[in-house]
Amino acid sequence: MGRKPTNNREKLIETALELIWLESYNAVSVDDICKKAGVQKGSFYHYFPSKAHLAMATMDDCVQQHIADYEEMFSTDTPPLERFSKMVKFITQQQREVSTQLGRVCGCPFATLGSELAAQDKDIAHKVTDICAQKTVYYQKALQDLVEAGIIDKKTDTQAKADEIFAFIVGQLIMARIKNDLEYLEQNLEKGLFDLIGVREQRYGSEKLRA
Amino acid sequence: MGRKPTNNREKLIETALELIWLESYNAVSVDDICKKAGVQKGSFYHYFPSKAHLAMATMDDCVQQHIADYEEMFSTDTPPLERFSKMVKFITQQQREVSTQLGRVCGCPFATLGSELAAQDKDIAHKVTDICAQKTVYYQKALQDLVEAGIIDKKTDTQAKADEIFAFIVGQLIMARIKNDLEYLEQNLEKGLFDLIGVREQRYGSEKLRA
DNA sequence: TTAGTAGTTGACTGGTCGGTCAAATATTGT
DNA sequence: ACAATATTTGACCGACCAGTCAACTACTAA
Repeated sequence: MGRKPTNNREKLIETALELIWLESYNAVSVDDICKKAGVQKGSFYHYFPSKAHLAMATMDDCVQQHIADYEEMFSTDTPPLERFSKMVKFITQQQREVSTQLGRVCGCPFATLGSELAAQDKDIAHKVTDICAQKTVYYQKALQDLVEAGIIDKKTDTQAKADEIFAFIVGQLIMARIKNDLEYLEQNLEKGLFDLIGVREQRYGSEKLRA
Repeated sequence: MGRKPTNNREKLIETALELIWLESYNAVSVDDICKKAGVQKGSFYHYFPSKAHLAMATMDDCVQQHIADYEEMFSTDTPPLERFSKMVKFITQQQREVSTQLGRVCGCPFATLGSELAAQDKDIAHKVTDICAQKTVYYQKALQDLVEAGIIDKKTDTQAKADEIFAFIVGQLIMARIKNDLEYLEQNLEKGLFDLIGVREQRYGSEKLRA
């Protein structure tokens, strides 16, 4: 029963991601999204009870795409340090792609949205918090593996360290967005990350990755 | 000549800082600001040609207040490591104050505004970039002093390292804002900062500060 | 065939947005 | 007293906002 299935819901989510990531939540109107997606406003509200719900659905969609990538990058088959190197490559590559596609460096969509709506929409803020926490789990596991491998200090508080790493990445992405500067990321992200982990003196980076 | 001087301009700037820092630029209307400041809309546009100009003036005002603090914290009279400790204390203290005053953790006003308006208003984005660069100068000088004192590696790229430190702090503040969590800051900021500097093994922190 | 349902359409609402304006008012120098 | 200037007032503007709605369309199951 019902009507021929269309992909209007997906088109709205896709368009919302582009527009909101590029500009900001409050700067983009429902009309903007509908117009660019080629969907009527009535259809919008058939699929989403509110603009905020679209934003939530957009985040869900975005997370789902990321999970597979992170599962692979942080697979236990990969040596723990290399996991972080892979992630750095992934992030810079993704930022490069989005930058050419949307015309500017956009940074982390979750942090940007979360920061903007922290006080305005508690549901969204909470969802962003969850998504961030989810990612630190990967870091923490890798850090534990580093401890077990004797590469970093046994006394390392891996939970706190994982939070620090996450905050550092978020900060780099926010600054790259503000400056609209990719080089900034490419120059500082990996180095700072490994300083934070505490393997400053060791060899790391792409040469090692090939081994 | 003219009329009795009032502090309406200052009231508008003060109110704008509060509202925009708490919520966001696009979530706060000129009417909101006028209403809370007790100033008529016509007066608003007597002092500021646009909402964006108010935001710029607000940033200028905020920066001016900070400069004195940073000059003191990063005075060459203070040992370089202690400068960073002082700054950590300053940031957490400031966040605590604003948090009780405005009812939630607000993070860094420049990064929040810059991230939101990066694509929307180039003037504001540029100003934020300048302000950020300004702060890294303090870090860089302190890092150079650390190099000269033999506390950190002579080969340290102090410019890059200063950028990393700044990004880390911004990231911590963004996350504290999103999570609305002060403890997060108090637990991770100092530790991560000194990891980044590369003095993980040394004594630092408040005990040392008293000496 | 028909009843029910999923999806579409686009005009419409009330409220809010950033910004304008002409007139009123208070202050100063002369 | 008076002209010049700085500031205030609040009504007003067209555009846009998120969200609504009743009519319409295309599909399926019975």
